[in-house]
Amino acid sequence: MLSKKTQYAFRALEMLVKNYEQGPLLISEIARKKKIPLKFLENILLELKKDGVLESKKGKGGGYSLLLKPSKVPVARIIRVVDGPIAMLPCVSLYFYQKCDNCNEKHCGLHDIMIGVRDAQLAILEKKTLADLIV
Amino acid sequence: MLSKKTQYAFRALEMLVKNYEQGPLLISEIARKKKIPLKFLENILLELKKDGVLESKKGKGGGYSLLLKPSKVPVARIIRVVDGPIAMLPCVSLYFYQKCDNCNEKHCGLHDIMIGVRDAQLAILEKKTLADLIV
DNA sequence: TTAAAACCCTACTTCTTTGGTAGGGTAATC
DNA sequence: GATTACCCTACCAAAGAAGTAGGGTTTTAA
Repeated sequence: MLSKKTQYAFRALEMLVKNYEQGPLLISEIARKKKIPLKFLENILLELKKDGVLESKKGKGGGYSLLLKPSKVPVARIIRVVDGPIAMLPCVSLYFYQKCDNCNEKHCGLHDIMIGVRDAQLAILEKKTLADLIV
Repeated sequence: MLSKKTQYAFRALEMLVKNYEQGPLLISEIARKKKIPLKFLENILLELKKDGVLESKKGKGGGYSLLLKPSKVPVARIIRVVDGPIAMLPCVSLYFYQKCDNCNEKHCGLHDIMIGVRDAQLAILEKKTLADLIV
């Protein structure tokens, strides 16, 4: 399951997508409208900024805005930044790979199954973008 | 990510599948061979028994064995019993559904995306069975 | 029939992650 | 130069994951 933090991230991004190229939004405004704890949201937006998805402007008239075109940011990217691995096992993760103990990947049925699941997930999550958050 | 507990479950099931219709296996034997903490494994096998996947025999010569034909038990079932929901959001889970706060499912892009992911996952996890654990 | 084998059950502990709070620091702009 | 608004560090509580302890109960085979 995606963490609550990640769900907050998507809710915030939804607002930012709608406001794309129309100036920055205040953290406080997003927090209020989307009912996200202010300081928690601050932290989330900061992470997304460090990853290059968002940009921010300080001072009066500042705030956060989307740096990239919504249709250029896959949903998978957001999940990886905020939540971490997408795969169901460490040994099949592309970005967070870890060898499993006591499991020879060459002869592990579970491994093979989870590779398939991962690819099926990514087929969607890499294709769908922030633009798809708006219906 | 699947919990360690679930990974233990699959490793144990692997042994039980290989021994299908050849008598019961001791918890202690499985624990030793698969390097799973004994008491922890005990708990896992008990859950699988309560779900009807395994059966057990007490007393001397007893142990655990697979109750159902391996090819009749989808991997998804094991995950749900031991780990819980498969879906990435509570509001798209088939077996553990929960409404999300502040999200109108009719007009939620994320919801739609995650429905797609869930279906893609299940297409595999409901088709693959315990028999596929053996390669 | 009885003792040992082997599962059954409850409770507890420890560690990590998640979700959230507090409070001040720093940069930009009016 | 004061105000606005983001930036950063540290901390805290609750929940879940992982594992431990220890005794209870049923079965079966000698």
